[in-house]
Amino acid sequence: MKIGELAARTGVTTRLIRYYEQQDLLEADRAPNGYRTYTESHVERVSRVAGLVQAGIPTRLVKVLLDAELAAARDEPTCPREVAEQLATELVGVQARIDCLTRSRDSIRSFLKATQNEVLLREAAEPALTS
Amino acid sequence: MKIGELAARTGVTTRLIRYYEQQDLLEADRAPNGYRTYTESHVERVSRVAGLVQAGIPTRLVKVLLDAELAAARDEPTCPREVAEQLATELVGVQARIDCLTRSRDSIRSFLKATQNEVLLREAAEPALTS
DNA sequence: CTAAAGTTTGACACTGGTGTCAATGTCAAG
DNA sequence: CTTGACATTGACACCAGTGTCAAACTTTAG
Repeated sequence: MKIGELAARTGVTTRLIRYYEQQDLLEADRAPNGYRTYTESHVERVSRVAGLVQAGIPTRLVKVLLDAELAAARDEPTCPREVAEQLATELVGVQARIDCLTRSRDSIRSFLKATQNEVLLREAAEPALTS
Repeated sequence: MKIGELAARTGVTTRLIRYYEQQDLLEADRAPNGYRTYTESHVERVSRVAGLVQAGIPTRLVKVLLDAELAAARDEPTCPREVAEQLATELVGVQARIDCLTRSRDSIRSFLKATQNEVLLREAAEPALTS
């Protein structure tokens, strides 16, 4: 698929898709015309990247993070010892963000509940696994 | 306490504390000399603000969010119907961020585990409540 | 009293994430 | 062939969050 379709399916603007590629967060094949071409797997990838960036993770880290993820999936025992430490560090940062957001989420919920606006809570179901 | 101490205790620079105040996220009394003075409760508040901002919530929303929280605490039945909807909307955004971060956190953990770097997981304990 | 440390406001500047526009190229439909 | 939709690259620009520096004042320590 071409960039326009990818954008439509992920809700991420073409501008950002190109930007992410420029930041090395994405790779795209090129058709003979020069057009970028994407596969199904890119849809997931793009959503993921956008989500993380929006959640305050700088692109530089998003890369490290998703790369590690891929490596793990193909269970390469690639553990350059030093990357591991960087990830561990990042882990506590991520956890901090999660905690902070979780508190706020709960606050919002309580508030809505306390003000008889429970109705609005319908649209917010979903996972959010345990620690 | 004065701004310097507050900064030290929260790990947030004085620059940002002033910035947050300017954005109406913080209020500070002034000593006769003009120095800002803070109470214990500000420590919590500042950490909270910084955390949310770092988690990608724009200051404008942080305000709405924390204000609602305060209102709830003093259980004022202030539910301007329209604010409630904004909060509900924001709620799904927050939940999305949480989900995205949670996935990444788990990925990092698995990765570290899969590469014998479990040792580094020590420092990451903590809550993260259920949905 | 003086020097050092902390505070105030205000300005300048940078970075990262995005929007938007321009000029050009490609492709599919009429 | 022409038109219109979509791509490409590159530039300009904006906003939010921060750092940093300057000039002036206050407070604390010696």
